[in-house]
Amino acid sequence: MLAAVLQIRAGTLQVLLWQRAQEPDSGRWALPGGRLGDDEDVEASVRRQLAEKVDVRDVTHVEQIAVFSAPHRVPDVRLVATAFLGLVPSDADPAVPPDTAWHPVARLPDTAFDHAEIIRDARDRLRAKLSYTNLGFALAPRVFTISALRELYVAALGHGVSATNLQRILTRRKLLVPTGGTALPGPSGGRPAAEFRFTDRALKVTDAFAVLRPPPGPGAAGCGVGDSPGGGTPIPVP
Amino acid sequence: MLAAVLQIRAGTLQVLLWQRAQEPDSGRWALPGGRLGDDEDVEASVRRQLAEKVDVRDVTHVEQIAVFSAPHRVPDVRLVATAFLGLVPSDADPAVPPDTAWHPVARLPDTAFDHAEIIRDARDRLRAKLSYTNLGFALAPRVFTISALRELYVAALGHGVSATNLQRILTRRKLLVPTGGTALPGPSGGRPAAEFRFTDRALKVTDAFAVLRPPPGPGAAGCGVGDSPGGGTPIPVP
DNA sequence: ACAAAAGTGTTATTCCTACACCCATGC
DNA sequence: GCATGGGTGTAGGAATAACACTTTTGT
Repeated sequence: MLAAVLQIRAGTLQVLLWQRAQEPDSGRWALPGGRLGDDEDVEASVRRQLAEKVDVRDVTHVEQIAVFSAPHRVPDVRLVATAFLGLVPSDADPAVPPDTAWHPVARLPDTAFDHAEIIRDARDRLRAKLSYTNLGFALAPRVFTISALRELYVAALGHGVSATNLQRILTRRKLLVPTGGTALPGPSGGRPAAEFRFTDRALKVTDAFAVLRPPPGPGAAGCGVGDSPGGGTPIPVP
Repeated sequence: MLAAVLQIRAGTLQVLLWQRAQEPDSGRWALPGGRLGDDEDVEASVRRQLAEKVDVRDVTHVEQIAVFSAPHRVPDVRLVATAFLGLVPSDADPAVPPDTAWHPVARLPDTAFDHAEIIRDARDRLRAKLSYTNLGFALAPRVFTISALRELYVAALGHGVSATNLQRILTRRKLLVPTGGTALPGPSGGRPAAEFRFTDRALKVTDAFAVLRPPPGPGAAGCGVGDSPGGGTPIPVP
């Protein structure tokens, strides 16, 4: 069980790594992880391990990436790892043990085993979900300005984002609400920015399938669990 | 390791299940599966197990769904399962062992353990990926007509799909090419349908992030591996 | 000729990006 | 007043759903 904990620090997407002191791959940087306990599922286990070993309690989101199982991904022993993506809001600065440190995802140090691949997959998952879910809540502080949020998106996505359109998209989807407060302007002046927060702080898919979408039912458009067992008329007008 | 093998049979999305003969959950229907071997990764293992136990060799696509790890998901023993989605084209009719059978996903029999949840997750994954990838290739025969393909999409998605627009979307994305041949008309006449095939038979994402897309670079628009380490100018114009 | 099935053309809508224009504050 | 950063309004474009219409076959 391995966790790629990502956070935007100093405008850069970084990952928490741990420097191995023993062979194999001594000296290289590895993802934190541990073994599954008897009375927990894998998600709970990851959260527990992060809280215990790394003192990261403000993990706002945890999700499975994939199982990594190449036969010799770790020398000598057979180890199958379930990899996770964990996110920490940008205003948290958790105390980490002395042998751990944050590293920019774009400029990884020498990493152990297949951990670089895991980190890339975690980053890609984050980038994809920023686009069609409200996952931004997991990167941002509880309260923030649009330009601060824009910087987080830029750092996570690796490309420019327009503050104008970011606000409109998130507002249209009702993910963002103004708190009413405003932030103080910088030393060089400028209009004070309005403060916002995310309406939810749990993952919500906002933009499922952009294409081949179901025809708009008159009332509800939900995709229930069991539907359309009949094979005759394919159109599911209720 | 469990595999939810899905196929469109008789215009309905069905899953291959195996009736348990022993406790626990004797008599209930379960997903086929097995243990990971020493010299294979999990994907290879699933393909091997399907080929060995169930004689399903024409599995056109295999992908991880998730790890299911609730502590008591299987009574008495601690079992962590990595669940997979497998797809079989609609024209295949593999010989399956006597204690296995296909069941409609929308009308499952009594299922063992948490397998119903796994099947739902697999179905949802299929539905999502039909929308933004070329995954249709895994459900369809090598050569098919648009209306046949439409029926597959309708069965998999559970809602009506317009043959007109389906063809246009897949053609615009260059996923579909005409073979030049035509199918024979039905007994009641009608214009003979042109035959098509998918250009690729490997998964390809065609419609990544519909929103917050990167600005159109002049030449290449690819998202490389490492990029934009600098924090100053966020826009990645090379 | 007529019905049935397949395929094409066209329109309307929706959603996003880009750009220009107003607002509020510090110096 | 002017520079600086924040926010709104509006126009343009891309992609898709919906629908009307033409084409090709069998009876």
